[in-house]
Amino acid sequence: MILPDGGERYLSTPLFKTRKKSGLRVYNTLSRKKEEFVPMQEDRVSIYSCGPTLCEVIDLVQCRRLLFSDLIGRYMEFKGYDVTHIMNVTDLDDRTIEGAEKAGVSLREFTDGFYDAFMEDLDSLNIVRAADYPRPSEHVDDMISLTEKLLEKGYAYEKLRSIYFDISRFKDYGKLSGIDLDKIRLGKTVDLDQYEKENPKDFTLLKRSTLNELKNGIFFKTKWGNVRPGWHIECAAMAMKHLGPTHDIHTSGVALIFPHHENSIAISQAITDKPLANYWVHNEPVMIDGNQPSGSSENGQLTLRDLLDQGHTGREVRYWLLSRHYRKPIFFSRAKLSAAKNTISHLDKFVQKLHYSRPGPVDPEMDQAIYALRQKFIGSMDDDFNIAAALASLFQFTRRVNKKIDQSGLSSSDREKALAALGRVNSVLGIMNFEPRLGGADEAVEELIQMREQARKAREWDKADDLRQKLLEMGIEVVDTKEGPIWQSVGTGKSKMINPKSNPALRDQNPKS
RNA sequence: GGCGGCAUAGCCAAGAGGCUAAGGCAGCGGUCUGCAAAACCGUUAUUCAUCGGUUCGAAUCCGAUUGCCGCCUCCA
Repeated sequence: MILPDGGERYLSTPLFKTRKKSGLRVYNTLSRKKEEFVPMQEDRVSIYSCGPTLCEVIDLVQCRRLLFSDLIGRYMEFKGYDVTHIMNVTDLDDRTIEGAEKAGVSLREFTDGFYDAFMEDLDSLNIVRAADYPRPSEHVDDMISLTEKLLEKGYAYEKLRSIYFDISRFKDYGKLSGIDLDKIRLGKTVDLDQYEKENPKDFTLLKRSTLNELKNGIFFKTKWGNVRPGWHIECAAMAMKHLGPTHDIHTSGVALIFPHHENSIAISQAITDKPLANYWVHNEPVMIDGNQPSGSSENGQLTLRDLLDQGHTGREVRYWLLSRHYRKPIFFSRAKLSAAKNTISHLDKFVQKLHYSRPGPVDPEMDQAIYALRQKFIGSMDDDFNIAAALASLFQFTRRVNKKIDQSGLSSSDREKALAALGRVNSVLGIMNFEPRLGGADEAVEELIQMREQARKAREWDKADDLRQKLLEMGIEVVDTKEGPIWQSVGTGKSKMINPKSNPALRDQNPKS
């Protein structure tokens, strides 16, 4: 379909609101194939993703998972869906209980601290907030009533005051992971002595509280005794509570396919007879090679905060983790983060150039360039979130527009169009910075830049270079352009054009467009 | 032992039977610049781990080989 106006009118109207067919194809772990994405409701999408356990700050593996679910949510919004994204945060399991005990604080106090840290980390990564971050500790009643239903239906049994799920009763068990129950290695990674199941392959729904847990008030009174829930029923209960018996997309890392998602499916489907989710989407992890220095988390994982402490920005981490297709593993290296930094810096400079380029004639090819960007971006993302190809469309666009700016400047209408198009793309990517300037807090910087300009005019090159170096030490990189110097804060990517010649107020004098 | 994945330029990474093998980073030559940087122009894979096979045609399909990696029960 070729639009006579190059697609321009779509920029000012709600872009995809009227589109019924999603056009999106998603790789479903359940079928091991790419499937046409069709949500249950025409214009709504429900997403459930597994969040972190509130016992440590997030590491890179979790970052990638979080960024991927963010990408899905953002792209669904971009396509005009009303998105409900629910992400659980685990605050009631072995690790949080143990952590709280070690720290000598209540479970709630302990997990609250990590919850706040998690929210900060989400902001660092520019992740759009989910609709809700439910906690298992606030859904125990739901878990207990689910367990009752499972017992009634014969899917669960009690043994020594713990309740287990009997997987032999659930015929679809193993469908998601493709696992052959007869061939798994029992006892390899689980201490069988700790449980008294009828079949070691069964999993725990409600677990008899230990003495320590009883002492710390971590137990829930039931007719079977004092218990606390197991991990699998937590997710199943919260997903059903917040999104109903079935939601559209369930996403997390591949490591959770078995047994966690398999068990969540077993629980919910045994009760409702309906699939827990229609699309199961799993991303590959981040690999950290053993030679790399280990991170600060308890198990030596590299955390987001480690990287921030080392001077990397959340944007760099975001771009890096997003830039590879989600179904392929990413290998960590510092070199990749600095490559990401350079790429982002180029994008920032391009945006500033767009803001402050000299006036020029209307570019007859701008509409075409925007149309190409849009088509290729959407086409790529629709193909199972092929983000590398989608990014290529962005870079092709920047090159095209850059060239034009250098050749003949930019008309104000073209500038607005280009910024709007980039804004649309960035609503999905979340990696660009559009701020045309900083607030007044940086007068010192401005003064130094002006001093340098005066030195340059006076041909005092040594002085000018000293000032440039001084600014760089302050984290300010000065870039001279035909339109005057712009500067960029190296750390934050914020930037501003100084030269009055290209003051935005003068833009209106651009040729008629 | 079982199941699954991956191998494309100096590095990263798309492409999944047929338009000159996207794009990013780094490099090199040129334009611009007081010098830089950025930007722009040009350039960097006759070839996609290896060996066979199917086909008019293969990086893409099949088989074998090599090398990496993930999962296989309460750790997210």
